[in-house]
Amino acid sequence: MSKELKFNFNPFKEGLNHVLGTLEKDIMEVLWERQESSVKDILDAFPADRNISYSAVITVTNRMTKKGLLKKRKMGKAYFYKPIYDREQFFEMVSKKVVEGISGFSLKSAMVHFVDYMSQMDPEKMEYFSKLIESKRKKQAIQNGTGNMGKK
Amino acid sequence: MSKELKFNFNPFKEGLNHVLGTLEKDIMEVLWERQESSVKDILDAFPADRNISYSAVITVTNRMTKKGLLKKRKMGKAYFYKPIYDREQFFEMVSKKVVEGISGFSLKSAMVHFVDYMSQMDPEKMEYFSKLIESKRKKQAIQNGTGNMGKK
DNA sequence: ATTATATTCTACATATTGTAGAATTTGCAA
DNA sequence: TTGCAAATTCTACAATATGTAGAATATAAT
Repeated sequence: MSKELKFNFNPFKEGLNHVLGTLEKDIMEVLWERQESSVKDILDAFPADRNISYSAVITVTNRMTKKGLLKKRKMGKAYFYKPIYDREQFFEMVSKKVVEGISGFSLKSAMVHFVDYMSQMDPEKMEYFSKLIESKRKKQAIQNGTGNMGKK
Repeated sequence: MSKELKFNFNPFKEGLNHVLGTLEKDIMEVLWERQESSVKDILDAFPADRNISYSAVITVTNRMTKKGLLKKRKMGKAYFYKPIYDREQFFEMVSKKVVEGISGFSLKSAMVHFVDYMSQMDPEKMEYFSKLIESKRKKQAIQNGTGNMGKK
């Protein structure tokens, strides 16, 4: 099967729904919470009023496995699913892919809108951002200065 | 109908295909090139070997209109379609939405990966970016300093 | 009014996501 | 070893997105 990482980013949704469907998200949340779980575990973790069939969950976990979001492993009679990325890593990974994508799409616009966004939503964060850039530039300066011999 | 702006961003595609399907993209390119065009115009603009029906084009232009990407207007016997965003504006708009989306998703990761991307792909661009941030910070300082009296 | 041409309607194909019933497989207990 | 509960697989339908097109209908211009 695929195993290829695959997802879309919907700018008009919120939180994890930028990337995951409703059921996908619910399943992911359970797996992050309880670690490696069977379909039964997942179902048990859902609120009582969440009416969803065993088959529905299994179908979606398998699809998520194909999309490179989960891995599965047989233990005893059932398969146990586990996220390939923990919660932190998942946000990291999505950010990385989307940022790379949008930067390749139009770097300059991305820069402008990043700065705009921060200045409007989180003016203090610009401090952090500046530092991030300065330290990165410093690193590059050093790399150029010492010549980085041996590599290449 | 809708008119609501709507699109997904696929990080694993390239260029306009991050956002548009193949036919959507081809149509968009024609419309940016030739301005307001009828379906016939669009068909004529396609390369001779591009075998596509009148209906196929009309269906897609209408769908794009519903998605808030085109507007249409009747002139004489036919409808003429026109992009709501010209090429520049389109890249701007997509960047804005995606940057806002990914920033809301995880600002810190977005910043880190953005800086990473720039330093790896386009080290000189960091210069420009630094300046962008500095000028924005200056603006904010002024706004805070002068107090911006009069507005709320 | 006729007719060329444009639109609308409908529909099928593939892909994604939500959902679930039926059939089949299988692990483990007795 | 067999039998059953439990899990999986298979299949399928719904909705949405995108590519594609035929048939029926509408309409502008002469």
